[in-house]
Amino acid sequence: MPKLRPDFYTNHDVIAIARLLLGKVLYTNVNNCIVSGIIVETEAYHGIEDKACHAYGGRLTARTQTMYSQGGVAYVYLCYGVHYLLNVVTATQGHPHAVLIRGLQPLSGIEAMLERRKMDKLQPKLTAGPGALGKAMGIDKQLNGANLQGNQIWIEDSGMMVPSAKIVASARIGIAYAQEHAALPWRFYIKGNPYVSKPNS
DNA sequence: GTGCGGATGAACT
DNA sequence: GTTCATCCGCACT
Repeated sequence: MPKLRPDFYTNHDVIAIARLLLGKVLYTNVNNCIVSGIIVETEAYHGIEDKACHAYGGRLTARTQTMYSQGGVAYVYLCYGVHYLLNVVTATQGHPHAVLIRGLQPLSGIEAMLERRKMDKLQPKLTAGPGALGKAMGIDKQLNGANLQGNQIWIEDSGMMVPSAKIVASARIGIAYAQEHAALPWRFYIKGNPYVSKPNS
């Protein structure tokens, strides 16, 4: 299967990219161990004008600078001091848009994922939720800024077309502090898929 | 320098 | 439903 090409990521419509990433296949190669899964849930973060975005108002810090990169790299950050969350940086350099990957349906390397999560059998909670899938995929700070054309982390087009009737748009999770931006329907998921994070409704 | 809260998940009552 | 793990950026002293 072909990797998504650089121009997929440099599009300025981060909302459209968040939708298009559903059904694509995310790979990581960490410690010589390749694992993969189908992306089933995403959220769009819309740059400096989005109060929920880390780069809101043009904030530029050691943490957020990755988001200002040219689209097509990974933005990984530590949440609550405990979980590494994976984002895909989009748009062109200087435009800090990103898509958070929130849910993944495991495809290959399931044994390795189970080991990382210290689980003994496949259950949805293995990779449902951004912190859970980050851990299962072996994602940590090392992958922050990694190019998605490289051999550590990348996304392929499976050719699988998700019918729009199966795509649900809803409010993003865990961003109540973003006030009027909290209700924007910028979370997308595949209807009925068990690897969508919790409420799954 | 200090204090606080966050794009969460697991283990409790 | 509640608590806690435990790091980093940021608004204050």
